[in-house]
Order: sequence, then C-alpha cells, then structure tokens
Amino acid sequence: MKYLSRPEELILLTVWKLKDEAYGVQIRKYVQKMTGKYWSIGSIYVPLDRLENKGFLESEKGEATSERGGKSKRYYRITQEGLDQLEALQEIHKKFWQDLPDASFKKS
Amino acid sequence: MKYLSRPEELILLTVWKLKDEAYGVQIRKYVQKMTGKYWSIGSIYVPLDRLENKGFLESEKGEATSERGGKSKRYYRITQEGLDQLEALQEIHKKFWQDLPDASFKKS
DNA sequence: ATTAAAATTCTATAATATAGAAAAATAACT
DNA sequence: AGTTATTTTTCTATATTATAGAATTTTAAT
Repeated sequence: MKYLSRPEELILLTVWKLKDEAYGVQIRKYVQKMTGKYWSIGSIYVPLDRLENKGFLESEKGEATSERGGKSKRYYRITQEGLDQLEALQEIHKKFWQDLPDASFKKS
Repeated sequence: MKYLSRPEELILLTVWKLKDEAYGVQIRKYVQKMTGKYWSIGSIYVPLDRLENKGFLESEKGEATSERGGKSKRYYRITQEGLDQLEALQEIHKKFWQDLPDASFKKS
C-alpha cells in the first residue's frame, strides 16, 4: 500500500484519540459511534494486528482489573512512525481536495 | 467497503478535477504528479472499471483524434452518486480529524 | 505495407477487508 | 470448590481490492 487504507487510518486516529483507553472493544465502540456503521470484530482486530506488525502501533497487555471478569485487555498506542503515516495522509488529502472544480463542497 | 478506498478516492477526485480531459493516461499522470509516486497501469484502470460498475463514474469512447495515432480514449466523468460518496468521505474525515489530542498536526 | 505511437484491455498474484466462531481469562454465584 | 456469566481477544476463512505489467487495439507516419 502506498498509503494507509481507510480502516487503518480510522483505527490509528482512534488509538491516538483514546490515549490510555485504547483497547479493542473501546476502539470498536468509538469507530462505530463516529461512523454510525456496524464494524465486525475482525474488522477492528485484524487491522490492529497489521498496524502493529508494520510498526505504526505498539501494544501491551493490561492488568487483570476488569469489573466483572474477562480476558485482559490489550492496550495500544501510536508510534512516531504511525504519526508520520497520518501526516503523509493529511498532506495528500489537502493536496487533492484543495485542487478541485468550482462549485464543490470543498469547504473546510 | 464502507467507504471509498484510497485509490478510489484519489481517482474519483482526479476525474472530477480533469473535467473533459479525464481519460486513463491523463488520470495516471495527474495522480503520479500529485502523489510523487509510481502508479502502475493496472492501479489506475482496475479502479476506474470498478468505479464505473458501481455507478460512481460514467464513460464514453472518444473520437479518433489522436496526434500520432493510437487507440481511442475512454473519457470518464463523475456521477452524482460519485459526488455523494466523496461527500460522505469528507464528512467522516472531518469528524475524525477534528477530534484529536492536543499537539497534533490537525491544522487545516 | 510496415513501423511507431498512444491508449486501453486483460489477467494474474498479493494484500487488505470483513465476518463471526472459538478460546481465554476472571469475577460472581450457589 | 465448582459452575456460570461476562469481557475481551485470538483465530480462521472468504470476499474484495491493490498492484503489476504483458498483450492487444487502433491509427498516423514512413
């Protein structure tokens, strides 16, 4: 891939946003809330894995501090490389969207 | 796909931008110029096909008016549905990028 | 006729998207 | 103590998309 895919972008941004609450279930909730769409479990965890393998995310297992039991959480945080990828995306986005015909909805 | 993929987005925007000069070779040139990266022939024509099948683009064969001979061009133009997809993308982009931690490069 | 040029079409492989069942881990309940 | 309910992740399989470039088509120039 030349750039992050769409799911990768949204998930990276979510990890960044959620800070120390960035684990799978929360990430999924946030993405679903923001997009207003259903995201399967796999459509979150598979990209998370891939982003970590590529060095755009780091993770560590959390303490066993759940309210009502359950497997321990895996917390993610974005790396500098991850931030760089997002920045590259932002640049290309601006470049393409600023250079549009007249009556477009290019505002913002 | 929930949203346009990255190549689909960039190619749609390019067709929109190029207006009556939106055919394969030109589209490829523009995308390469804007991204500064190599795009194979297939990485342009395959998405173009798909975007047309999905109704986000329309096309028609051009007259045989080449300078030095050659197969006739296929001209594309964006449909209302295509514009709608781009708008949906813009919305989701804004929503995610505006809602970021402090010291981000979220300017623009 | 033959060659060169311009452009697209076609086809194959790699990577990513997407879905959800299965497993793991722990707290609560009896 | 053992069983059950809950939380979360891990795993695996299929569909779709990305990516590359060879082959083909078409026409102008030689």
